[in-house]
Amino acid sequence: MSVRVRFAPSPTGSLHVGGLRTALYNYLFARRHNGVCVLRIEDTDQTRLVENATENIIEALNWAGIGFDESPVAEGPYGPYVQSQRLDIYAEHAKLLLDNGAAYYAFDTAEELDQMRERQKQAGVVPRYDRSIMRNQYTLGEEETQRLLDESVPFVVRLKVPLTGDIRVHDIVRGEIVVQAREVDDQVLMKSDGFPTYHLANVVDDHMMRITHVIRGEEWLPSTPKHVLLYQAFGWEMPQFAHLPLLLNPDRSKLSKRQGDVSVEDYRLKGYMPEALVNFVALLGWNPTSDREIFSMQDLIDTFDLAKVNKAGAVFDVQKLDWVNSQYMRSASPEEQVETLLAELHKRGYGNIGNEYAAHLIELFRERVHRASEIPDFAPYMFAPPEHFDEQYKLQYGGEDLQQLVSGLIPKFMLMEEFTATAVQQIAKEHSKEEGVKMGQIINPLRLMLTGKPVGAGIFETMELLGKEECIRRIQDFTA
RNA sequence: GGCCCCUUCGUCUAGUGGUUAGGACACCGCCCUUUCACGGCGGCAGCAGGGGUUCGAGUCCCCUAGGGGUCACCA
Repeated sequence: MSVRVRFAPSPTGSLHVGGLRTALYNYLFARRHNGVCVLRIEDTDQTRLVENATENIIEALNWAGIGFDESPVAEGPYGPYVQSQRLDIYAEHAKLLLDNGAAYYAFDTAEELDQMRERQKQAGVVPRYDRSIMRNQYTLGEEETQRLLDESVPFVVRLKVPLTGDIRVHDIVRGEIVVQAREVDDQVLMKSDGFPTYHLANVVDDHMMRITHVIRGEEWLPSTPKHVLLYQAFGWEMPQFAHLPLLLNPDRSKLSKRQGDVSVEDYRLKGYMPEALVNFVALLGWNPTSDREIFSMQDLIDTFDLAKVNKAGAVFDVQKLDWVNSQYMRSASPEEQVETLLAELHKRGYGNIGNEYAAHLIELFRERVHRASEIPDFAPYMFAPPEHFDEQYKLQYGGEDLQQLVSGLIPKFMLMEEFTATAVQQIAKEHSKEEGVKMGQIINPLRLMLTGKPVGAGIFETMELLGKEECIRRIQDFTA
């Protein structure tokens, strides 16, 4: 049987980097085994829908280079791929369970459930739906149940979990997991608004969409026994499960907002390259070898192995991400980064920067920054004359010798026709020889006057990019 | 708190009974050098603890500790 996997986000916000990792592993696994990767939108909670969330998630996935064979925007044989469009299917299946005794009607109100839980808490027992005393078809009787249904009294459908026995689940990542049935709650399957809960919809869809491997986050592990029970109640073959370790904050709690950026969109906006984010995130929880850090999507596909996924959570270390991004930045062509730089400049209100100039900037600074978007901070003087001059640097190189240097150099610069890095360097070298001063005594003062900062790219390359007029103007302004 | 999962350098990890416990990021030092970077070389640093099993345990078992997840008509 050919492999079919799915990534099933709910459209409640932007795509989380943890979600990206889950989507990626599904994608890699599918591609590795020449299988099919499905994108399914789980929008069964009408109260949490966020406008455009589905579009944003798909866009983020596209940006990352993760493609789907079947999705809401690429219909396949098992659609629709949006759960809110499959309501009749779930109702039908709930009926099936009701008929074979695996599920039952319950009429309790939210208040009644709260009271039940409160009583259980007081009594020191674990809160769980008590079907022997609450208002459901067992306590009410067939006749009363029918009457309530006829009167359209709101109801839910609950899973009838066995009171005894063990539930076993085999997980590809974790091995055998055993839970006692009495620890499992009578999960609501159909809500009173007629929508299914995740548990029902997920099992029904995975079965109907012929999913062979359920690859999802570890947070789903505790509810997997309910899913197992559902497969059994339907008499369906179970898919294989693989629960992925969580992505963690530096303090090892589940990766969350408030402790940094968590959405793919955040990283895109910060200027990270999609290849770098994917590469970095792929290696959080899985590693093909460990003697290499840089992997293209194809490399990842060729080496991906679910069985080698780690069990423990992985801290999302932004410093490592920065390094990975810097690696990609160096091997990519400057043109690829132009848009990122321009977007950042636009954000800061620097206008009139051309594509060609931007590409040159990237070429000049890419070994000194982690992202193209850092260039404005690293070298603000490339966009406007320096306003601040480093105090220490100024003390060291802005002294008396400077006037003499400038008066000797400026005329030479002015006579230049080709203001290229090599030409400027040539002039500087000649001057160094003639005047008997070290190159450092020329380069550093120039850097001070032109950039105001003691750090930067090669000064001659910087000057070429700045242009002859601008360089002369800055030198004159500084000494004025 | 109940249940479930997890535990190799600060971080990401390699390791599937016999290794001087390897690599990468970060950090530190040296070299290169036109500053800063890049690059090269080197350094710091780890098997949570305790019991077993075994000739031999990072690797297998048990316990403890610690961490995390989850306990909704949310996914």
